[in-house]
Amino acid sequence: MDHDLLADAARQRSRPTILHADADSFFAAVEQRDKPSLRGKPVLVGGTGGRGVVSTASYEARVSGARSAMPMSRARRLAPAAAVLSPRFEAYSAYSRVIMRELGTLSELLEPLSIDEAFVDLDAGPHADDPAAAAVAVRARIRERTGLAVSIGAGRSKLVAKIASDAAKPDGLLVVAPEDEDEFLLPLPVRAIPGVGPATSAALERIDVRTVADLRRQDPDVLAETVGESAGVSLYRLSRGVDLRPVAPSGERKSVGAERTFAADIFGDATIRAAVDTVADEALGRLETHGGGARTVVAKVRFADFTTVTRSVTLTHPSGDPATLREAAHQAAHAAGITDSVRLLGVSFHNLSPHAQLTLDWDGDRTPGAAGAPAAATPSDDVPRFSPSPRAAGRAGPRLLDEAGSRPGLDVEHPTLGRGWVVHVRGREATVRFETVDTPPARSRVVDLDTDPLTIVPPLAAIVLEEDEGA
DNA sequence: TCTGGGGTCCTAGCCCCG
DNA sequence: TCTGCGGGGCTAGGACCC
Repeated sequence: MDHDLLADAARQRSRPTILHADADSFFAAVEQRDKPSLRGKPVLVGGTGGRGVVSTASYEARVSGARSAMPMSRARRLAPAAAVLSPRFEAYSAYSRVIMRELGTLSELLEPLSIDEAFVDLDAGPHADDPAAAAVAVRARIRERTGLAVSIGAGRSKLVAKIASDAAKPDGLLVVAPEDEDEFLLPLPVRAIPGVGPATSAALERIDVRTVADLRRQDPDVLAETVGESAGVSLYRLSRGVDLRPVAPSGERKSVGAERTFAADIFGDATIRAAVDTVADEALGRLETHGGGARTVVAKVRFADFTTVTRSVTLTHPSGDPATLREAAHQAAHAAGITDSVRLLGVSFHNLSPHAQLTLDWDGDRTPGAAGAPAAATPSDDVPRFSPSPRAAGRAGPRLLDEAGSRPGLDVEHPTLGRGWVVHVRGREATVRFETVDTPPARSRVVDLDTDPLTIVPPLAAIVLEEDEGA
């Protein structure tokens, strides 16, 4: 291993030409951008039901101790003044596309990691001589086009670039030169290494490893014993800054699925069967968007005591037939042996295949532009190029706001008051702020839905940003 | 204080096959 | 025919990420 390590260390690049770009508190920042009255205010984005958790807290909310992955109920107590919003993925996707496109101008080697972060390999573009200048310029362009802050880290490896972008937050840039790597890495807690989570850091703590410097002093065999062969080898190398992982455009998706945590635990055969159908249909919708079939169907069941069981069914050949896959989901759920109250049900499809035995035949509710989509009633250039959730859009024309269909933060439109967003709906009374990205902050206003119906509309960003793109 | 939802990757056990 | 062994597929669970 030492030989390989030395050989690989010698092959490391000599300049910090890998960038890692990461938007700062992305979901919350988009909400503050699109909703002027929330700028400078604490914002929590996430599940707004009783069992929701925080996806993103704005920096103003973090001051109170609110954090990602925290139960929303707790975050609300910590930050009682915070605006609590449901995620608007269509808007985030639109912003994300602009960010990715700007990053893509630096180099053709772009590897998106998630909706708001990506690696860029400057060695494959014209900016390898001056990574800092390229990063400064692209941050400015993204800020100009989206109003969002993107922090960037640069290093000669993915490891260093990623950790540097964390260190650069908020709204910063940090370039770590190869000769400064040890000084940068060694004092960090092991938890700073991507892939080291609570379980791994607890295991390392048991052998007195707390920092990257501690890690570097460890024997590789001891590391492998402690955290497993693969992670051990990886940590041994990363602690020395040896990381040759290339920046590579992401490959094919390996699984798709859906899961739902119920507001109250459910029980009883009929109720659970119906719930499996609902979740399976959601997952089937995503599989259809992905375009293809699957051979393995996994059911996931979380019981009231939070224990989780998964069971799978593997078909003899991949199938795209909804009835077959739904039936397999029922078999898998049955195999999980449900005798108790159920908190969560999930259905996911694995061993995906683009060549499903049967093609799906849906009723026109497709992503615009999908191959084989039937001719739409609307001219295609009227269709905004965001991805609607399978059942949310298109089916019956404009949808009117009502209490059941409302979520805090939802975009709505009134014939004379214009565009706004829902604060909340009680019965037939909606509280709305009529403001958009380029209006002044608006006071909230109560609207009687019986006399003044409101239409649910796609996020403005999903339309405006796409037009800017020349799409 | 009571724990989401979308994923990826790794490991370990079991079984089958050559 | 029995035994050992390694590889590969399958399955379940766990850790991790945003």
